Amino acid sequence: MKSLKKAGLIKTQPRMLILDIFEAQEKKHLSTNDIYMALQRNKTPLSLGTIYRVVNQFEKSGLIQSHHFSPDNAVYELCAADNHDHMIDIRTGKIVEFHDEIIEKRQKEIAEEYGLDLVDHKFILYGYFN
Amino acid sequence: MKSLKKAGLIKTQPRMLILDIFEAQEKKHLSTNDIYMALQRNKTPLSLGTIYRVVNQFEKSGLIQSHHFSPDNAVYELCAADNHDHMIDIRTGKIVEFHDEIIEKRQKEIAEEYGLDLVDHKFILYGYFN
DNA sequence: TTGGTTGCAAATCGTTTGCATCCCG
DNA sequence: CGGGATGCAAACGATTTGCAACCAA
Repeated sequence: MKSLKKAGLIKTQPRMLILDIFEAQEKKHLSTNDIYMALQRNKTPLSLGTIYRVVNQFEKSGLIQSHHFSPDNAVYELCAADNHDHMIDIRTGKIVEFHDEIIEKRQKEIAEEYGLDLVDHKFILYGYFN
Repeated sequence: MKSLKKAGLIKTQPRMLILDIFEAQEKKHLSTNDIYMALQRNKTPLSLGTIYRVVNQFEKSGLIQSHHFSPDNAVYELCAADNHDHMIDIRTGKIVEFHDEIIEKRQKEIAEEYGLDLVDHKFILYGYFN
């Protein structure tokens, strides 16, 4: 369970509600609209404005991480200890996470070769799951 | 030199102008606004609406390829024979292309392992160039 | 009390689109 | 001539933001 206090954020009701959504959801990658609708279902609605603000604060605090798998909208997931990459089914939108040491290692070597001080990376595979 | 006819597109003045911009530019990755301004400089202005339409047609025809390196806006580049990946300087926006066989090979293996029929991929390294 | 937080609605900004006009074949 | 292409301005949709009311410490 993540801590708002540890993240340097006042413990408010909206922030707790949103954090709960992330921890309760079977789906790990949520759009602001997913969060909005989940809160509606829970009878604890919040405004979209607040959801956007909270999600941005969470990201700055390192609680969650954003992804732009589609140019249309961002999705967010709780930060995990392992840094994993993603593969996405173009038809269904299904997201599968994976971690690969060969890729991790190789990207560091490439960055080194090119004199790039590596800060972040994005590795996404798109296709169709059998 | 790319061919509009071969791409199944009528050879119109706006489309030729835009294709010329891509082929003349030292910078390979252009936003719609980059194109817009380059056309202004060339005294052959086009409306942004047309630029967006042409760029989308070019992409569907396989003449150019779009990238969303930043969530803010797309950039486009002529399709090259080699499929390369990108590293980006977070500070300057400088883009460097690279091709790596180990990555290419490994991503196919990973897709196979997970039963993903690989269609496309995105591999971007973000950091600071020395 | 008081400064940070929220709701609401308006503003932003990249991108798309409807429509009348124009141009390529 | 006829259908696709273009310019213009309006529409769109995700995200941000100004402001007044509200809540946590």
